[in-house]
Amino acid sequence: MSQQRHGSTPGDAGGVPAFPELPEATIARLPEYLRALHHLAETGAETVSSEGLAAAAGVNSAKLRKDLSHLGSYGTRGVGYDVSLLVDQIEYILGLDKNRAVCLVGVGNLGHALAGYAGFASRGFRVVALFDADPNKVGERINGLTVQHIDELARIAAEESIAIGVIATPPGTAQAVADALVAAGVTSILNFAPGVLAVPPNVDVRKVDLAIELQILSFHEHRKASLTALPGGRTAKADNQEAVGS
Amino acid sequence: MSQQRHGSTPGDAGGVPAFPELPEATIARLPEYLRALHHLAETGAETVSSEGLAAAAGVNSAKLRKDLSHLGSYGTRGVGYDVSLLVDQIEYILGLDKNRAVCLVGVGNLGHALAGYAGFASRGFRVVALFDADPNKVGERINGLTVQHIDELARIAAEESIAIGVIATPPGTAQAVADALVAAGVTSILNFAPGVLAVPPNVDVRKVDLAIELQILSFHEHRKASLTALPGGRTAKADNQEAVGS
DNA sequence: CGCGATTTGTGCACGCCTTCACAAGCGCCT
DNA sequence: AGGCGCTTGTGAAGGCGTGCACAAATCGCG
Repeated sequence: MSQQRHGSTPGDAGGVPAFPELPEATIARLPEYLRALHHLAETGAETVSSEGLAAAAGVNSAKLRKDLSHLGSYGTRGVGYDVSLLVDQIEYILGLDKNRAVCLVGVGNLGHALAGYAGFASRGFRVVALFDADPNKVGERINGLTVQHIDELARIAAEESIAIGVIATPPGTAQAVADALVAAGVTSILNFAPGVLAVPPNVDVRKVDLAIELQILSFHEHRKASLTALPGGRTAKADNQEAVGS
Repeated sequence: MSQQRHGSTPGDAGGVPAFPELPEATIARLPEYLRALHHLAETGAETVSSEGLAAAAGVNSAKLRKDLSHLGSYGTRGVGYDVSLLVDQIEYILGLDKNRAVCLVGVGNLGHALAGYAGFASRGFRVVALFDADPNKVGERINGLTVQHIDELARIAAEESIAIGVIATPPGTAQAVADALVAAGVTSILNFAPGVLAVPPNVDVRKVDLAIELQILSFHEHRKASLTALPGGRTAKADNQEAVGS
């Protein structure tokens, strides 16, 4: 297989035409592995075993090995994985070596926080533009950026080559914003507004609904409560415990 | 997703079907159905077909029917589902009829936004306490609540019967906060801090990592870019659904 | 009252993902 | 050099979830 050298030149289409076909479940875990690897690198570790990395990422070691095997053979039997090499590989696969430009639409309560979220910049994303439809908010400066009117979206998205958009508006306007983003050439959308977005098939959408997460937890609370209320109900103390050390 | 596992096959041979055993995938979709149902109820619909509700929730109709069948038979053949009855059923299953108390730890950039997020209150959750370790933040009023010091957590959690905690602190302190929440009797945690939390097996954890979502989108951008650079590009599986026409 | 139109509930097959278990490969020590 | 212990990479099995296709059930209408 062809592998990429790490270094200043990111692997652009020069030598790697084939894109590995990764299972969706694997892709969703790669960022977690990457975070764990960065943490390991900071502690000075040069290599890590699948067992160690799996514990740091909170997954099964067999799963981790299978995930990584899809990227190619980057480990050494009897030794483990080279931390910095693996970091470069995963970052290349995820396309994080491009320092991608992101725009954010909706500078309300949540959008304000997202605009200043340090976790984005520290992981390869630059928020380059903020938009809102409210004239009272246009002109406001947040974290070094000036809020612009949504009508400017198409022009600025083209200028800055923005491919990823974040929607943090009220649910009623989310679909209209999505349409505008698509029209402006955005091909990936992260949506924080409740509801289903209709987009062309070439556009990827990921949804984060904060209330849904709480509702799922609420279900488990309900379930746990009904278990302890059972007649002769044991409090399920016989479960095996495996807590990862940190 | 989450690092929690749930009952494989509990041997409660007593046959008390007080609580149906739902597949995890179904549980994750129930909140979406609920939101769609509320929307339908507002428009005055009394019944809805599986096809209609599935479209509004962005899923396959067969999947929706199978999901709902796990709750019991609440539809009428030839007619559809009674909207308000189904709302009540799902809210009961999710435990949303309890108006659950939630506390939030970490009133930084993100925590600030979460404390004022209207989507929580409108869906059955009351944020009843805010905590932070920074003395400069203690005493600040946000959305009618006063930020309290984290040392007060155990006392207040007991007073208010808080079972759900939200962590919005920097990653370095997340584990310590989780430990404190568990010690205070919290049994469900929604974690916005990157990293893996170690908790006892009876505590449920769900993680939301905003940067991970962007990284997954970044991967798809990378994939799409490498496909268009190739002849005969195949459109890989893209999950898009037509939404409700309104 | 009976029939057809409509829609639910579900058996079944298929595919994806997870997990186990182990052979193959690598380094180190003697 | 040779053996030994450790770790990766992977074949195989099992479980879970999805989607199809259809029988069963209900309503409306003639």
